[in-house]
Amino acid sequence: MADPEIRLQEMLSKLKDRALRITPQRLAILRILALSAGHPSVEQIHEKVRVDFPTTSLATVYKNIALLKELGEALELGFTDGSNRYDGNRPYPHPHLVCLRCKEIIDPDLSSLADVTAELSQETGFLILSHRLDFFGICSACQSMEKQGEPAKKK
Amino acid sequence: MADPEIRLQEMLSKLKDRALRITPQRLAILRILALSAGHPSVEQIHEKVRVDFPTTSLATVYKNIALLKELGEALELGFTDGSNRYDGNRPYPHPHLVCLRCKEIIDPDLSSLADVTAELSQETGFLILSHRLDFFGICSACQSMEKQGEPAKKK
DNA sequence: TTTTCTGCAAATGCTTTGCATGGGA
DNA sequence: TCCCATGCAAAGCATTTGCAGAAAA
Repeated sequence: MADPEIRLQEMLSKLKDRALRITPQRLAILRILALSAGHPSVEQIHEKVRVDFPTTSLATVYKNIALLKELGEALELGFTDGSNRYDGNRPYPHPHLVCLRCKEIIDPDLSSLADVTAELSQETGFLILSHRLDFFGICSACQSMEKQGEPAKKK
Repeated sequence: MADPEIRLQEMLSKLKDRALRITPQRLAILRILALSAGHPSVEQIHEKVRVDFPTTSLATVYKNIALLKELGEALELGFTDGSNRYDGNRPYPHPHLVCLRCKEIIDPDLSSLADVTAELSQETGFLILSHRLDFFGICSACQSMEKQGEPAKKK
C-alpha cells in the first residue's frame, strides 16, 4: 500500500495545479480516500466526513469523487448490487480480492498477471489497455470464524 | 462457445422442471441469450424481440433476465456506465475481453488463469469461489480500421 | 472581490414492482 | 379452468444537475 500521507500530498498538488480550492469537506474526503481502508463506499465516506462536518451533503461527496476520478486520483470499483466502492490509495487498475463474508477488499500482489495479459494479446491480437479483475471468496479470518457464524471484524 | 441449440434446450428443461411457461416472448429472449452474440444489453435484447413481437415491454425482458439469472442460466456483466450486458451461452464466471472501440465482448481461452488463482490462494489464504475478469483494449479489427476513424462492423 | 464549492431539492436513467388483463397448459 | 406471464404505469434507488447562498483565495 502507498503511504497515505504521500498520496494525500499528491492529490493536493493535483488540485493546486488546477487552482481548485481546498475546503474542509474536500480535505476530509481526500484523507479518507488517500487511506482507502477497506475500500469505502460513498455512504461510508459520507458518514466519516459527517463526524467532523455534520452538514456535509451526499452531493458534495459525489462531486468530489467525480473530480478525483477525472484527475486520475481515485479508482471506482462498480458492483452490480448498487454498492460502488473507491480506492484513492492505488488509483490505477489492479486486482482485488473481495471477501463475501465481511466485505473487506484487499489488494493482492499478483506476479502471474503479466503472463495472463501476454497470453491474451498473443492469442487474440487485442491491444490491452486496462483491466478490471475481481476475485471473490472467503478470507482466512472469516474461514476461522465460520463456526461462530459471524463475519470477522475489521481492525 | 457452447452450441446455442443445446444451450436453449438446457434453458427449456430448467423451465419445465419448475413448471414455468414457454411464451413466445420468453422463447425469443431465451434464443437470443442462448446465442449471446456479442453479449447483448437489455435494450438490444428488447429490440430483437420486438422484431417478431412488437408489443413486448422492457419489463418483460427484465423479468425474464432476472428469472434466468436466478436459474443460473444467464450471467450478468455489470458495467458502471449503466450498460449491463448478458451472457446466456456461458452462464458461469469467465474472462472477457472488451473492445473499447466497437463494444464487442469476446470470451478468450486463458490457460494461465489457473496459475493466478493458485498464486492468490497461496499468498492470501483466501478460499476463492468466483471471479469477474474483464480486460479492455482495442480488437485487431478496430486496430486495422483506426485510419478510417470508425469502429469495425459487427458480423 | 471573484470564483469555486456546498447543500438543498429536483431531475435522471436504469431497474423493479403492482396490478389488471391475457394466454399457456 | 387455473395461474403464470405480459404490459402498462408507478415506484425505487443510486447518482447527477441546477441554483442560490457560503466561503476559499
